[in-house]
Amino acid sequence: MRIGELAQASGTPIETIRFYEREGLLPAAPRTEGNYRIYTPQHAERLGFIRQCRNLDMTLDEVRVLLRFKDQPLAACGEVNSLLDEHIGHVAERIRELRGLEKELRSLRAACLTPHVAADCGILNGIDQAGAHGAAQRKRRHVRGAH
Amino acid sequence: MRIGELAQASGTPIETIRFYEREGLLPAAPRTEGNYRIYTPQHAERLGFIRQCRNLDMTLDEVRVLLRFKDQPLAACGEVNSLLDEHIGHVAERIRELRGLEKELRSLRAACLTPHVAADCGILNGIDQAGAHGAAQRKRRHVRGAH
DNA sequence: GAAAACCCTGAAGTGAGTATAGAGTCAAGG
DNA sequence: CCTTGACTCTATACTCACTTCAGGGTTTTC
Ligand SMILES: [Zn+2]
Ligand SMILES: [Zn+2]
Ligand SMILES: [Zn+2]
Ligand SMILES: [Zn+2]
Repeated sequence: MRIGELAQASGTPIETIRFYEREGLLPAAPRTEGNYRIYTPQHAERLGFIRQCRNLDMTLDEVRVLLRFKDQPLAACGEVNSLLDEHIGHVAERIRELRGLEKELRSLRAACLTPHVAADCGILNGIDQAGAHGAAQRKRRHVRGAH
Repeated sequence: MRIGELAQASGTPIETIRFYEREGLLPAAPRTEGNYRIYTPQHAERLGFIRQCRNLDMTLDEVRVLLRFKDQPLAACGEVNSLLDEHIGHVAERIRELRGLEKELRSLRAACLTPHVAADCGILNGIDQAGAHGAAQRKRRHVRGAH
C-alpha cells in the first residue's frame, strides 16, 4: 500500500507517518521506481501500536522503549511493566494537579457573578492576590495540559 | 531593581522575563547607561499577574486578554468572566480525558502481573488490541498532558 | 587592576507534530 | 500524444512557552 492508503487506514496524517520514519519509529519504507514509499501490513501494525501509545499519552521516547521490546520478543518484559507504572504515575499526578487548578479557578470565578468595571472585577483582582498567599509553581511534565 | 532582583523576587527565570518583554506581555523596561533593564514595583506586579495566570495553566493568549482589561480599568469585565468559564472548561475536559486514560492504563497494567518474555507480555499485546475496539483519538487542547 | 558576578543580544533547541512551497509521478480522458 | 488531476516527494518553516547557548559588555568587590 502507498502512504495515502496507510494514512487512511490508520487515521494518521501523511506528514505524521513521514515524521515517524524520520524519527526512527517506523523503519524506512522501501520505494517504488518512482520513489513512492510502499508499506506492508507489518508497517501498518507497527504504526497502529505507536498511535495507540500516543492515545495513551505516552511520549515518543516512552514509545521507543516499548518498540524495542516488540523488536526483541525473547527479552524479559520487566522494563515494560515499570515503564507503564511510571506513566500511570505521570497521568495520576497530572490529574491531581488539574483538580486543584479547577477548584482554584472555580472559586476565582465566583468572585465576579455579575459583570461590572474591570478595575473592580473580583476575578482580575483575585488573580493578583492568589499569588500573594503562595500558590503552587508549575512544573514541567509530559502529560499535556488543558489546551 | 535590575532583572536579577526581579527574577529572584518573582521566582521567574531571567530569560523568561526577557521573553515576556519580547512577546509584549511586559512593557519594554527603561535602561541604565550601561543598557541594563530597570524595573519598578509596577513591573513586578504585572509579572506576578502573568505568572499567576500561568500557574492556572492559561495560555499566553488567554493572559494577553486579561492584561488588556487590566490596562483598561473602565471597560466592562464580561469577557473576563467568559474567558474564565471557557478555561475552566478546558481544565475540566482534560481531567475527564485523563481519568479515562488512567483507567485504561491500569487495566492494561493488570495484564502483566509477573514478568515474562516480551512476546507473551499482556501489556505489549494489549496495546495492540486496544486500538482494535476503537479507542478515543487524541485532540489538540491547551492544558498540558502528563509529562 | 583583576576576578567575580551580573547583564546584554541573537540564534538555536525542545516535543510532537502541522503547514507550506515547489517539484516529480502516474492513471484516465480527449 | 497530451493534458488534467490526484497522488507523492523533499526541504523548510511554523507552533508554544520557554530554555540554552555563544560571545560579548558592565558593575561590584577584593
Ligand atoms: Zn509518561
Ligand atoms: Zn468581573
Ligand atoms: Zn484555557
Ligand atoms: Zn509483561
